[in-house]
Amino acid sequence: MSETEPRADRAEQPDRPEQADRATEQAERGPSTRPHTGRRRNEAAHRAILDAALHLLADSDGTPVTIDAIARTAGVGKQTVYRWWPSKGAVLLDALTDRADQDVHGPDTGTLRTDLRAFVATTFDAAQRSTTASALRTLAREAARDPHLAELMQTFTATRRTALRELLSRGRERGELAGNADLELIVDQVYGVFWYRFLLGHGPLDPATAERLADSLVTGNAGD
Amino acid sequence: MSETEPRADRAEQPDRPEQADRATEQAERGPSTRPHTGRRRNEAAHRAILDAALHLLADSDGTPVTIDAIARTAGVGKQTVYRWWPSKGAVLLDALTDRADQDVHGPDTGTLRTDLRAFVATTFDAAQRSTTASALRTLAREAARDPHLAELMQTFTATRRTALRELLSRGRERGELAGNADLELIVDQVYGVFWYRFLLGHGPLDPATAERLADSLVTGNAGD
DNA sequence: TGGTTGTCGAGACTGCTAGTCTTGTCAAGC
DNA sequence: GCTTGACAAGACTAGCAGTCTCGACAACCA
Repeated sequence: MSETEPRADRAEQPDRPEQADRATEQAERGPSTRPHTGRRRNEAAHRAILDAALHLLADSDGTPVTIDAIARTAGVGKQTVYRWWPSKGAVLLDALTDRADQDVHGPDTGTLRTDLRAFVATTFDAAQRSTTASALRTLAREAARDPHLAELMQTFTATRRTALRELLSRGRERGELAGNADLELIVDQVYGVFWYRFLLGHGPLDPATAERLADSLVTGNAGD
Repeated sequence: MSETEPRADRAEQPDRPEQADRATEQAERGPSTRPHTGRRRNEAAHRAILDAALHLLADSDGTPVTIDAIARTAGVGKQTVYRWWPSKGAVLLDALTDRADQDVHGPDTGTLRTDLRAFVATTFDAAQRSTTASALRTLAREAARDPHLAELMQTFTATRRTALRELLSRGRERGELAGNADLELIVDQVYGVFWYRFLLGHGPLDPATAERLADSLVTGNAGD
């Protein structure tokens, strides 16, 4: 965002309420609320905040991202940030989900082993794309201190966990998993390894690892 | 620690350098250093700090423990804390390791499956003892922000990882694991699931889970 | 046109915390 | 008695989240 050019207010654009529902709920007390008066919300500022947050998340190498930095980078007052998001964590998560395609659907090749291999490999790969990785790491660190953000992140990851659980469930129905297999535990083995290695960085999260993990979950590691 | 009774200095006790090596290294420049003069270190204050830290860690329900609180609880000046430990994280970790018996040796029953079951069950159980659990959780949260503490924790957990790896290695030598089994990945599945569930608390870490996890690592989850 | 409402950028302000620095005290040894 | 270094107390700095205030200004209404 340039500092020489004054901010272009695009109030003539139609409102895009999908981003504002959390913040404007106190303004929507009932259906008989009087129509909006006053200056319209500046969509450009809104985008600039999300962009700045994502940019800083991606750049910061683990160092926490401050609200001051976001506001300054976006060329925006801090109050404008807090008008639309309840906390720093909410801004960060919104910035990240804004980028991520939220509709996760597991692959369905007809075989559990290949489905699982693909799912795990995709998960590992998506998280490590350079734009995302640093952002996700910073977000996880922030979530450790901010219970509100932790809760938001759990609903965010729940989508992916569900997709994996359904993939496993299909396999179990086909008899590829034991009838009493603990699907929740398998899900946690995948995401446990993922987060553990992702945050500590002591082991690889490459396609070969994904394949070994998927195979081990199905057939184990026993010798002949 | 009572505030009516003046602190009992026990300077006549021999120094116990195992706790002080980090802080006094600058005083041990060479073998020809002149002998110690000045007031002796107060061992009672040292213990009081560790006890206060452990007490606060155990009590705090996720809320961060402050240095001020530790010093006040111990009846000690903040500077006394920083004289002996380089950072807050170091105090917290020291307080926890002081309690934990560091010599971890995996069981050796002669069978991988039973060894692994026992190791996992013990790990789950030890971490969830009420005194330890809250402390460990708080410590992990602090480590998310404090790289120095994160490093200390990694060396702390390395002992346990090694014990598990050796347990697996013995099993592999007996042919109970495939010759090409990725031991490091198995270790990470155990500790990944552990930390994931321990920190998020969305699933159980009970003996039944330990048994299922251990079995799944050996023989997998495939149906008949 | 002028009044009301609500957003805007800017930045001062509060409250909290980690870590440093200062001060006056006191014990150990020379 | 002098030096050295630990001690408790607490002032102080710096960084950050979140709140509050201000003057400007845009949208809508009468």
